[in-house]
Amino acid sequence: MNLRDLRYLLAIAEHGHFGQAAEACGVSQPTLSVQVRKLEALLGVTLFERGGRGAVPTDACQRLIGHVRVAVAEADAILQTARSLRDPLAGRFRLGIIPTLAPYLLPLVFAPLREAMPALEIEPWEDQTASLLAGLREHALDAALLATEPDGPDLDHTCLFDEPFLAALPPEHRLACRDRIGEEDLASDILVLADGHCLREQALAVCGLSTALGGPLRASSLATLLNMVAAGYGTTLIPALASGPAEDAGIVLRPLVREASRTVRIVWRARFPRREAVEAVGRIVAQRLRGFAASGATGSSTKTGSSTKTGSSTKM
Amino acid sequence: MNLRDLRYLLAIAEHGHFGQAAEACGVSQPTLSVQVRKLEALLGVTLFERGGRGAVPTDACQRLIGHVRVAVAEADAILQTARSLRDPLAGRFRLGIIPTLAPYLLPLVFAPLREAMPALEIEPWEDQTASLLAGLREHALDAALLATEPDGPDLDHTCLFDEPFLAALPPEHRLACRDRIGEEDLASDILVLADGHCLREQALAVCGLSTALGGPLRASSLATLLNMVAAGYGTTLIPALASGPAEDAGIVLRPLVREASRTVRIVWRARFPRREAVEAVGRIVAQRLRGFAASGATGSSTKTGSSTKTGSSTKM
DNA sequence: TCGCCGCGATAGGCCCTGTCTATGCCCATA
DNA sequence: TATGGGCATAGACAGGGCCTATCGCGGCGA
Repeated sequence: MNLRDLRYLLAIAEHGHFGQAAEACGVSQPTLSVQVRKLEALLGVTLFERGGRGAVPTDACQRLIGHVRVAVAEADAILQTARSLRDPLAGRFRLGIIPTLAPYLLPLVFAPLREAMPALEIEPWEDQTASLLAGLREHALDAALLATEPDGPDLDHTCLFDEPFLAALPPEHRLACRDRIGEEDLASDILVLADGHCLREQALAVCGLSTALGGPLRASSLATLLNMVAAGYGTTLIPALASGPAEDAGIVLRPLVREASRTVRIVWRARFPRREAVEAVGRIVAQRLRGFAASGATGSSTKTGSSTKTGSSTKM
Repeated sequence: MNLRDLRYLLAIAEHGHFGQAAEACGVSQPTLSVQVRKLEALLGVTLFERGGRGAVPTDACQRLIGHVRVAVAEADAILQTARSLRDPLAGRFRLGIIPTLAPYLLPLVFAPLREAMPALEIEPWEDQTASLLAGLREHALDAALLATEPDGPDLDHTCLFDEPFLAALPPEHRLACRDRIGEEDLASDILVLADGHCLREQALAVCGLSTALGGPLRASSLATLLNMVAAGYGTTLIPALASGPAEDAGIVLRPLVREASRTVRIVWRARFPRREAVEAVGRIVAQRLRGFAASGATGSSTKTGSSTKTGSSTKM
């Protein structure tokens, strides 16, 4: 059975006339005769009573025609819906973001994204790197903003911008008087995040500490960490986008001597079909952050720049 | 767009695997690859993200698949419904019957019809000959039981049985003492039905009277006519099937000298597709009435016997 | 690290079938 | 009886669906 034949059926039922229905369908009259006859043979039911004055639907046809109408209408709905789905910069876009980035980046880029792509419904999803990668691989996410280079050939990525690390000190800290802080000087009393946060590993590495170390504190969020520093429990490294809230908390921020940084990337499945959406999101984020970091953001060098000059893009 | 392609789409979405879906659909895997690709081109939307471990429906596919399911389900419903409509001895059967026949014939044949064809939903419709013929021609009726021969080549008919006329007399009538009544003897005080009833013309013709005559009374129903006769207002001719109610009303019934009768036929549109249903209904009615009339019923002589030996089948 | 395996895509050929034009048949009408 | 409208039929052609065979690619185990 064919949708085309069902459309023929509807046209004939509507016009009560093979010839007029054929014209309405844009085919010749014999075409309708043949096709309807085949449909009747398939169904085992006579659909029209042909007479001298056109064709009249039979009782059986009347009973079937409701289903026919619905089937054809749904087929049209498929075409219609597909048309609206055709724009890759429209529809749902599930974007994963790591917790040390989301609260500080999202307020900066959400409005520009909305303005540039009003039809793209971005659904942010905040979780740690490993969960986001798993979410990508099981199609729960369309893309993710990470600060590490993803593994495996099934994922592609583009570097968006470099985000410098800053030393975060209590105002009364002995290092607070310096203009720049040496990375190793923080090692003695550094506080870090809980396992799973990429920032934990990166901060420790920058200070030359082993991953296993880092003191007894395992802060579950950057906000907690900042509050601990503000309360004088120690120092930490924060990504530059978090500097606003840090200063609000009364923390002293200082640039690092070797200007360590992390590279923020957008990551997606290599086979994800809406590549345009990914690239547009990445482009707009990079644009908004351009000039933010000293090293600047490149923004569109897919599969390049796996390690920047600062070497902070440690794999997790 | 093709229903087959939509079934392919559903199979792939269900199995998450082109090969398994192909097997389920009974086609080869390349067939699905090609057809889905064409469907994607038609819709302008990527439906599946092909990966190393099968195929995953895209977001767009998820949005479309509801419509696809409905369309395919409706197509199946068409096939399913058609299967149940395939039996010509099932479904609605609108049967017109003239008023001088319906009240007396229906009680006799309804049970046998039901027993023989339990799936045939016979909807009786009582009206005068002209209305029934019009109803047939505008497809409001499927068949009709008439006592006249229909005109025009668009209608076919079969003679079912001959129904003798009987003289109906008040008990105190001067002719009541005779065993048989001469048709012309009724002419003096005969009462007849209103215009439009074929029995009116037939009764007048049998008595040798012009159609224009027949006295001032125009009874609107045979029951009224019988009550008028019973009350002594005159005589009339009744069809034999009405003899029971007539006798119940205290009327004297007598056979006619020339055994005038009318022929009951089943009439249908020559192009009506459910010929079997018509023939079965006619056969069962004839069977039930077999031996009822002295002359007997033939029951299946289509387009023959347009005039019986009694010559009572006057055209209207 | 190499080769195998699973999965989807591609190529080429066959056959079905949908469509056309031309024509026939039937019926209604003038 | 002739004519015209309406659907069915016939024959031919083209497009498309399906097949088998093969390729390309990525994953995985030896």
